[in-house]
Amino acid sequence: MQDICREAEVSAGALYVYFASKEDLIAGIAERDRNKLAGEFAELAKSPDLATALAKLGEQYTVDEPQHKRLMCVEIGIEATRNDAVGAIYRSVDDFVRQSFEQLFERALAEGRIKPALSPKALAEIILVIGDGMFWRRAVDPKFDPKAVIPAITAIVAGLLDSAESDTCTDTVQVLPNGRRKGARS
Amino acid sequence: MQDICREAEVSAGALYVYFASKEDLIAGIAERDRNKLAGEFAELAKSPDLATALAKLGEQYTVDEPQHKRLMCVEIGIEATRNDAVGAIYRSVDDFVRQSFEQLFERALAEGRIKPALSPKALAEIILVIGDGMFWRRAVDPKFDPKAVIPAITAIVAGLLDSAESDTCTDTVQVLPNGRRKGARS
DNA sequence: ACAAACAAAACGGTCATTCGTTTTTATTTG
DNA sequence: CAAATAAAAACGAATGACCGTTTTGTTTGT
Repeated sequence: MQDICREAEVSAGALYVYFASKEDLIAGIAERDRNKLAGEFAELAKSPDLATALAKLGEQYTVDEPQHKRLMCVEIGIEATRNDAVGAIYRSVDDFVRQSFEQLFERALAEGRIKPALSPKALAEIILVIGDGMFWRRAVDPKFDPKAVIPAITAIVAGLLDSAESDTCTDTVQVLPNGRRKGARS
Repeated sequence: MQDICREAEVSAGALYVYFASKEDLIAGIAERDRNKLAGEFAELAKSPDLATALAKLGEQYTVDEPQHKRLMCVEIGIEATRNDAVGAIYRSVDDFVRQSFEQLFERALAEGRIKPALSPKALAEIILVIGDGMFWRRAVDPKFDPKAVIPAITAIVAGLLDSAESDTCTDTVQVLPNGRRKGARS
């Protein structure tokens, strides 16, 4: 809160004119971020090459975004494990992102723009894992160089979205909507 | 510290007989974990199928490990961004894991047990990203089901280690030791 | 009886929050 | 148009809770 007061150039008392509590302020941040994300997902849906657009968005969050924003996200994530009010807020943003990814992949699949081996739901979950992994490492490891791994990550994601595999390379696992596993290493 | 005192069934004063400070206690935890990890990497080096062994280890940390250990790891990671002493400890474990992965992949490559498209260094970095991503989501999202994504993650990692690609599927990026990017989408 | 181990209260610091006061802004009145 | 009033915004010291740590006094094993 002190940092925020300093950054906003207001006193502690003035801050509480606009936000009833820390949780309320976090809720405000979450709402702002949700709106920003909604716009970004809308852009993503319109982009011709989904894999490339995803890569660009990933780069934006791991390279361009200032470090203090990343740290705050991670910090709120931790607070979410202790404070139920923050937990509800954090999960609402998380669910929003998950759903947005899922819908994005569902539509892309319906339009034949991607040929994934996984279901949209599973795809979204994997993207969240990889995205959060990049986010966490970037936040915590000062030596981490996102640009060095982004090409490889991009290739992985592109592979997930477009699994045009020949019969020499069928080492793939398909996760069906029911969560079961289908086939591996032929 | 209170939680640790309660768990260890000692008073605050008694704890400080054995550890000079919180940082010293964290250093102790780090040392214990480093030793455990060293043993696990030794096992990994001996295992016949590296990809499967990696998957098993990943499952161990995301499924079997109790939640409070995961939360403590993440919490220490955050503390590392504020407290320089904790930062040094955290980074020492991090570097140890990175180096261990790198050496593991270097040897496996030399022995012809893996055919990766990436350098051992890049491979290690990617594994860290994915591993931390799984770790973070598991720690923070109570609805996260690691077993649902492990098959897909395993397939990705297996693909990274053994990139037996035909010429119909060369959408791969090779990250060379100098960090530059070589080739994409032929 | 002596040293190590321990418990429990107390200390200093930080954090989110509150509260009495002052300053700024807007509206009304003479 | 200026003075008076009302309302909102802002300040900053005070508050209580919490956390890591220290201190003080007691127990325990040798």
